[in-house]
Amino acid sequence: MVVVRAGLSAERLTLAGAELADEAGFDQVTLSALARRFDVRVASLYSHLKNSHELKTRIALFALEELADRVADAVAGRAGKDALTAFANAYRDYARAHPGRYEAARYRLDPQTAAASAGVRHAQMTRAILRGYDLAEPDQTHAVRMLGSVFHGYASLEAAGGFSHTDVASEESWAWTLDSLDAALRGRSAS
Amino acid sequence: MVVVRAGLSAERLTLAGAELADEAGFDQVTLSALARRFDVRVASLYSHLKNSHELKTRIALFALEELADRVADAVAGRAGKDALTAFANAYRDYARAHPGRYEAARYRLDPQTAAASAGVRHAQMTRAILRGYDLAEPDQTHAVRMLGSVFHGYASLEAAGGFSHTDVASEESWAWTLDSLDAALRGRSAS
DNA sequence: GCATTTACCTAAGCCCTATAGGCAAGGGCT
DNA sequence: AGCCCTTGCCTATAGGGCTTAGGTAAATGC
Repeated sequence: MVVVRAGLSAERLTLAGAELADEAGFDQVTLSALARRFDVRVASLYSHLKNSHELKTRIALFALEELADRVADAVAGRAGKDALTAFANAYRDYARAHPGRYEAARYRLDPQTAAASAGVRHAQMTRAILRGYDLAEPDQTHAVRMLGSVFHGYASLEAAGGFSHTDVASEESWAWTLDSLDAALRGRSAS
Repeated sequence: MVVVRAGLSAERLTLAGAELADEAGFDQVTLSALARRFDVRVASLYSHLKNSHELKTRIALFALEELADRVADAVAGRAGKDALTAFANAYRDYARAHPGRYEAARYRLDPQTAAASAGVRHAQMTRAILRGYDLAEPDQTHAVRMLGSVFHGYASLEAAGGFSHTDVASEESWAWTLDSLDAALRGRSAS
């Protein structure tokens, strides 16, 4: 009887979980589904993961990291509205290309895990694109929160199909929204 | 043996489900939990609900209705920035007072159900507060989407605890955000 | 007062999570 | 090479949630 080991690891399971999330939704990411995908018994996964919560947490951290990388790449060498647009588009594009991972990135992490995650890079990068608008504290924090709300809210509502009922293209609303944000931030500028 | 009927109905189950959602989170709303709450066997609930999906849908519709009522009440007799603020505050206040119901309101509905839900009132009311800003189409649609994104995004991130790491009060960021939106919309005004 | 409806029940099956304990393949050591 | 022992994957088991089938007794209608 030739028994080949499946070669599992927390990393491979995390990646497969991320793919499964994009295909079927983050709520469909279960240890059972993953075990089926690797043609392995469910109990075997517990050698690599403490429980299903750890799997979800790992996928969330992976997604946050991946998204932060893309945003960093997009923003590099840009400033002002150019940076704002690049950031926003990278964010929205990721949410559309990887809906399951994006959903995973919103998975509730405990404070310690969150503090050690790429979530802090997101906040830093948001602050970075605001440099072009010359905002003093606490305005800068307010702006970070407003931008985060718009980006997340838009991606979230768009993913939920909320913008498909009207025949106005979501693309145009997005550009219009970014223009408005830019104008609003310029209006807040200290200078 | 005195057997008293529990007096269940889809409505009572929906309300109890909404309360349970606020107490423990929408994902904790299960038929099992509800059956325990009414001291009844799980199978008994199937006389009143087709399945667990129907329960969640009913809670979602209930929350949408309730939220629409509050918003309608808040914006009545107001216009311009006054209306915008009243709308936004009613929205955010509901999300904070009833986190589980708010989460339920984002439950994915099939197109027909969504079309018959209070979700359309939300869109109408959003358009109504924009009357004070004199926007022509398609700007009006763009603005509806932007406002929806900000309101939902802010409530969502705030509920997830995203604004509790900095010592700047969320209250102030909210006011700042509304001011910025008002300014942006005034800047878009056709006149 | 009887028939029908219906509110709630037991029983059973399926899926997902989780733990305990077993076996054999592979890597490290002599 | 041969041995040990780590460990990757297994079976078995248990508990909880969802759902359906089919039964019984309370409530309702005539």
